[in-house]
Amino acid sequence: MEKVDKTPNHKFSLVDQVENQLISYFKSMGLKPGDSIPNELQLSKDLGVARSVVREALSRFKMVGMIESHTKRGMVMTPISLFGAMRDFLIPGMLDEDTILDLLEFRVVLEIGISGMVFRNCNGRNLEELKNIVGSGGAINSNRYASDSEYAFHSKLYEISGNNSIIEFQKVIHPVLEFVEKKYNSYFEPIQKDLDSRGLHVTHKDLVDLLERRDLYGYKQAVEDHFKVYTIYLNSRKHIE
Amino acid sequence: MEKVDKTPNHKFSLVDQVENQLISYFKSMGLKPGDSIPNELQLSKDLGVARSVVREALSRFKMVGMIESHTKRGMVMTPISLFGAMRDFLIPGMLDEDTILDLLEFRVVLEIGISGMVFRNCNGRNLEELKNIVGSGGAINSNRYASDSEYAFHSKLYEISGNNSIIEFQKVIHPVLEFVEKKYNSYFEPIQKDLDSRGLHVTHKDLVDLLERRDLYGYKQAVEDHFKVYTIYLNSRKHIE
DNA sequence: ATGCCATTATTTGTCGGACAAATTAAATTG
DNA sequence: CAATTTAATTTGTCCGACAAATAATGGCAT
Repeated sequence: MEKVDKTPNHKFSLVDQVENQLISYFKSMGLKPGDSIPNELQLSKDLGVARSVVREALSRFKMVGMIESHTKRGMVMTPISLFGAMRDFLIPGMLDEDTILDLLEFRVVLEIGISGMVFRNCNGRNLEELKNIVGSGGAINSNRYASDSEYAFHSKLYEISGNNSIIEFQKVIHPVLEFVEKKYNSYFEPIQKDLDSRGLHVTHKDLVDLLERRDLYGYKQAVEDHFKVYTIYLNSRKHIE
Repeated sequence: MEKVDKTPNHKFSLVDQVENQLISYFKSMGLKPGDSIPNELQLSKDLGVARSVVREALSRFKMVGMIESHTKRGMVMTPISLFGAMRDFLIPGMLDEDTILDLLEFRVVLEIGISGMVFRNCNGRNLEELKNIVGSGGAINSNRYASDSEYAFHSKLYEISGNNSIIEFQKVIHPVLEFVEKKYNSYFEPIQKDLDSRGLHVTHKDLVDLLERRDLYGYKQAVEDHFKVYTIYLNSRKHIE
């Protein structure tokens, strides 16, 4: 481990440099979960900085759950889950408009992408659970559901996909989606009304029916159509720019 | 801002508590990029902890680019990009096997999901660029490309999708995909051979041709088939468990 | 009064040392 | 040799100090 560059560096603080050095160290050593790393005093000596600087860098890795520390036992690498740490500090209001809409699109794309998996994995029990959610969920109008029911339904789809990273990802961006739903409601509303009037809306019940009928292509198409409100808005927005 | 609980708390360190308090504070104040937050001394007084504790918590937010600090000017909130910070500290070896394969599947799902967008957004210039990549890329065999060409091709697809969050996400998981490609190569190889022998492989060139012919459903299906190696392996793995 | 310059004050960044608490390692004792 | 006591190690927290950067202030000449 090399000593950090202590010449007045206007771009990176010592903590930043130590963070980078540690990442390099982790990589070069090929560390795996359970492996331990040198103690703080050792690191501060090796890197030539104060212990407080090392601690601030280590603190960063602790936030994302990359290392755990215990008194006297030292510090060990812990398995990270990509999105696990993100959930806590993601504040929708801190994202700029473009990013928020990109994430809305991301979500739509993802749900279209998993439709094949969902169809494959969907069994009788899953179908019953989906029906329950659709049944109990108070539909506000044709395609707008109470937020709880909406969330429950799509969560179940992610769950059926069986991919934990995708499930975690959904949990991360959920607050962002609620945020965008509120913020852009006035844009979505008229589009939805238009779709409704033309009988082009696809309800949760429609989706469940198609799953039950084992109509793969119908289901795939219906999933796309279910998100038409968003895709129409997103596309209109792109063509303006 | 409430003082932290200093009774010997075996679960959370003071730094962890301060981190949470700060997140609550950010949320409750509805802070937006550009807004400034109280200085370290003030925070440490308000929270009833040492400045070093506050600094370790703040350091965490600095890592993910949530706040920036300058001498005398204090600290200001900065716009975060969901995945921007992740890129640095994601080490494939630190992920467990299930997560790695989930991410491989995530990628496949995502690319299937964007196929509609890619098709819509693909214009003459994009097509030319794709052709160039396909032309120059040294195909190792029918469906295995030199890593560079492979990356370039799919990067271009993400780029055509025009969604920056998706592009960033791809950059984040790219090292994971390279990792999984190596690690599971012995599993992918025979599946690929089998697909080859049955003439079921879909090359990059095939995809470009379909884009050029404006065959939407053909393209969508081809994208799915292009990833068959992975989906076959992933499915076989699920049925075993 | 205004514009420029020197001085002061504030705030982050870094350093060093101190001690408590937890827990492992070692030593002592029956 | 087992059990218990003692010591040593390492993280977590606190405190105080100073440097560097930069904003705020005040004075001075025009």
